[in-house]
Amino acid sequence: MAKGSGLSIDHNISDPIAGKNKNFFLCHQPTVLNSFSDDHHHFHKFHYLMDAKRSPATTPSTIQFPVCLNHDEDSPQQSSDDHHHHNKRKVIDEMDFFTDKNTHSRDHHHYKDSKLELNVNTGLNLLTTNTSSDHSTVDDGISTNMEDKKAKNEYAVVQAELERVNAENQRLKDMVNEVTNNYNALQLQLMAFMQHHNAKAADENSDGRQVEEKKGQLAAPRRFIDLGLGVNTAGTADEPALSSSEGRSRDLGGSPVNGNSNNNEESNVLFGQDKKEFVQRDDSPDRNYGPNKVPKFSSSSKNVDQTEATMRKARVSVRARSEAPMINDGCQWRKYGQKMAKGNPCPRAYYRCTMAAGCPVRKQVQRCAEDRTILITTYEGNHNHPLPPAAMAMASTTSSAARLLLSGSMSSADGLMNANFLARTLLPCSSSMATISASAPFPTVTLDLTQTPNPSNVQRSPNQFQVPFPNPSHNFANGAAAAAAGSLLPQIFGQALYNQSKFSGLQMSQDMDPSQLGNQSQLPSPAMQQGQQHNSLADSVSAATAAIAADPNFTAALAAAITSIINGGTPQSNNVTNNENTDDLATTTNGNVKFSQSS
DNA sequence: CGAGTTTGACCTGCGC
DNA sequence: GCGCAGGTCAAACTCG
Repeated sequence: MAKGSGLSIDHNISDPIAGKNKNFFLCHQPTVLNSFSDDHHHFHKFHYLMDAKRSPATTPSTIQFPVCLNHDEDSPQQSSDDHHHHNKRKVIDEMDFFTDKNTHSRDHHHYKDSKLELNVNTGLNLLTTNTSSDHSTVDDGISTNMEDKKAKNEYAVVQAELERVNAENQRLKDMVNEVTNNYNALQLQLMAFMQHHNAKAADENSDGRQVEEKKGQLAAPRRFIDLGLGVNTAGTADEPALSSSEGRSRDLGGSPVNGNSNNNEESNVLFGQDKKEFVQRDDSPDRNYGPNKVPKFSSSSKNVDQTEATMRKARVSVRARSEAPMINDGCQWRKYGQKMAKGNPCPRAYYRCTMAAGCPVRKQVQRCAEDRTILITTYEGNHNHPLPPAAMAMASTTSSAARLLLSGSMSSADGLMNANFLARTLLPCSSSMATISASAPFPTVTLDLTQTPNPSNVQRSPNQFQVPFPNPSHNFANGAAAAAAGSLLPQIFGQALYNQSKFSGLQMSQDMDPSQLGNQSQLPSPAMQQGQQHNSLADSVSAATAAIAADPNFTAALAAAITSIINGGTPQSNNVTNNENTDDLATTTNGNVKFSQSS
C-alpha cells in the first residue's frame, strides 16, 4: 500500500465523528490566543491586515501580523487537512518567514512588508510585554546596543505572538468551516421543511393524477407515488434511514442480522403510526415495497427480490467542497478500514456508524482525485436507531435519493424518469447537480454539492443527450446539503415539474452558462420556495409539458421510455439497473440533466 | 483502560 | 483459473 501518497489524507479522514473534530480543535489548540479570545471577528481582521501596506495607524491597538489564512493552499489538500501536522507546518512557515526568503509563498511580500512594519510598530510600544526598562533605556540616551536589544526582545515577542496568531487563525479557519457546514445543514433542513409543504400539494395532485390513469397501464407513475409515500414517511416521520441495507445482504457475521432484528423493533418504535408500512423489513428502503405495496406494483416475488438486491447495493454519494476531514452529517462513525482506490492517489476510508450497535450503515470518504478540495462521501445502508436532528437531513436525503434511484432502477422507463425527476429536483435545492449512475458496481446517486463546476465531471458519452436544466448554484458545502433530496417523491415530482416549467420553459438553452446559473439563485431563497409553493401545480405541469415537449432531446428520451414500456412491459426489459449499462442519467456540470441511452 | 485508528491480511466478485 | 480491485477484518497501535 502506498502509504506515502496518502499519509496526509489518512489524517484527513481519520476523524470520523464530527463532534470529535470539534473536540480536536479544542484539544489540539487549547491555548490559542488568549489575547484574542473574545473577538471572533479578528479572524477577518487579520485577514484584512494581511495587506501589510496598510498604515499601522489604522489599527493602533492591534499588532499587525502577516497571517496567511490560506497557508494551506500552498500545499496540497492532503497537507492542508493534516491536523496533526498543522503546528509543525506553521512553525516551518514562520521560520521561513523570518529567517529566509520565502520563495514559495504568495504572501512573501506581505511578510516582508509586515516585518518592516512590525519593526515600526514595536518602536511604538505596541507590544504588551515590553518592559519599562526599555523605555528607560530609550530615555537614557541613544544606545544602539540597547536599541538592538530592545528590538530583539520585541522581535521575539512579536514572533511568539505571531505563532499564537497563526494558531488562532487556523483554529478560526476550522471554526469557520464548521460553522459553514452547520449553516449549510440548517439551510438544508429548512429546505426540506419548506419542501414538505410542497409535498402535500404534490401528493394531492399526484393522487388526482393517479385516479385518472388507468390501473396498470402506467406502472411507473404509480410506483412513483407509492415510493413517494414511503419517502414521505421517511422524510416526515423522522425515519432514520439511509438508502439501502448492505448489511442485510452482506455476509458480515451477525451484526447485520442483529441489525435487522433490532431495526424492526426500533422501527416499530420509531415510526409509530407508520409502522404498519414497515411490517416486513425496516432496514432497507424496500420496506416501501411492503406487503401493502407490492401488490400495487403487480410485482412478482422475483421482482421484489431483484429490487431488494439492488437496494442493498444502492448508494448515495455526496460530493462536497470542504476542507474538513469529513462532512458533518450528525452521525458518529468509526473507521474500520482504508484502501488505496485505483485511479485516486487519495486513500478511501471506510467508516461504519457507531451510534448504535449493529447499525449497518457505512460510508466511504475519499478526496476527489481531480480536485482534492472535494470530499466524496458515499453512504450505504439504513440506520437502525434513532438519529439526532443533525443527522436527519443527511439521512432523509440519502434515503430519498437512494429510493428514487432504486425505483429508477426497476425499469428503464421508471429509471429514466425518476432519476430525471430526482436530478431536477435536487438541482434547484443543492448547489449543482445530481448524478445517477448505473455504471458503477452499485447504483449510485451522486449529489454534487460543489459549487464550482468540475470539468472532470463532464463526461458525455455518445449516447448521452441532455435536457436543459437549471443549476441554481447554491453552496451546500455540506454533505447534508441534499437534505433537499429528502423531499418526498410526490413533491419531487411536482417540484421537478415546476422547475422544468420555470427553467426549461423560460431559459431553454442547450448549454447553460454556469455563471448565469450561479446568478440565478445563490441560495434557495425562501421567496423562491414560497413561489414554488404558491405556484399552481397545474400551471407548472402545463408549462413543464410545453417546455419538455419543446425539447427534442427530452422528446427522444420520453419516446425511448414509452417504447420501453410498450415493448418491455416487464421491469427487467431494457433494464437500467446495475452493471450492464453506462450512465443512464447524469447531470453535466453546467446543470444539464444528462441522459444516456441504455443499450 | 477503553475507544478509536492504522494497516497488513484476507475475502469476495468480476473480468479476462 | 488467475489476477485485480474493492471491501472487510482484526491485531497492533495511539491517544486521552
